[in-house]
Amino acid sequence: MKLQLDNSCPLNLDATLCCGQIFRWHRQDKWWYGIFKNTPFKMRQIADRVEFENVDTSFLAYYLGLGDNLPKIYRQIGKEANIRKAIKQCAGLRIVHQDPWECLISYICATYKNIPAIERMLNNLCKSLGEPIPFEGKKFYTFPTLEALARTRTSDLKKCGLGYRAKYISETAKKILETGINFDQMKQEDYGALKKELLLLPGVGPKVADCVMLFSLEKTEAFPIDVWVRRVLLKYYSDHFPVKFVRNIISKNSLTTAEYNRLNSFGRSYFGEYAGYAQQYLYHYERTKTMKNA
DNA sequence: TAGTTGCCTTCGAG
DNA sequence: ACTCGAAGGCAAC
Repeated sequence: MKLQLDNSCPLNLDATLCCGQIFRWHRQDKWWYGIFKNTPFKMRQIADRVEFENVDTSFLAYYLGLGDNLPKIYRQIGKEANIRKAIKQCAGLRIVHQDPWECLISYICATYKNIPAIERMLNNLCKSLGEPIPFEGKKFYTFPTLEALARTRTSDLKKCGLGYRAKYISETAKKILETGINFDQMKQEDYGALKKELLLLPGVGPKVADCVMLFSLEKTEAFPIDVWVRRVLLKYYSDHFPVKFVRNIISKNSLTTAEYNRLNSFGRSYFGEYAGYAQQYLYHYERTKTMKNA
């Protein structure tokens, strides 16, 4: 099937799937292969056209976030030269609508790891506890269910290379099984209430909560502060903070909750309701500038 | 060569 | 409220 794009709806599929927001897509013979819940599918972009198989058009448009009006978002977040440069460099980068359960567990795993390591962990997890589903002669693995992760022993989770994260995964799964969190309902809640709720889960701090909200619960104003975004903010936006504050957090390698919240509040108020897009563009921009793999 | 640093942080003790 | 250290393991330097 095909989907035609135009100037009012730009897309850069490669940047979208490579930028580190989502971990289980891989490219083969110019196609991207991945899975959403129980449905494996593939897609590729040729100029202004997206070709895809095994899902329908409305799902694909939703999944890729094509409903977000990028030209309008660029006008809103393009407040100064640095962010405009970032936008120019990876124009068409979209924020994907991930499956919330997979996204939550993925970002609990992502703490204190680099992207290749995160991908390794998640693939191990899916291979040992997910369900194989054939597609084009290859096996695709579903993400392990809530029940599967809740009943698996921590020691077995550790075999997937999760390290200390294994305990958080198993406790979070058990907690959700008991309390019955409903992700669709969560999408209706406002940013503050939702964040508070997510922070109750083991292994979920402010950064993980912001990622889950941005990448799977449709909170475009969420503004996750990781090491790269912290660097960007101190580099290009230090004028917006007291000198003492900047000097203090430059000299150390972790943030207190108060410091996190300060950077986070700045991002949200400065960039507005689509601050999450600004975050993703700045993140990608800064990473690709200093690294060769991306 | 072997050691160090860094990685999309969180948690708990003091 | 803040500081500090621990918690896999791997790859880059």
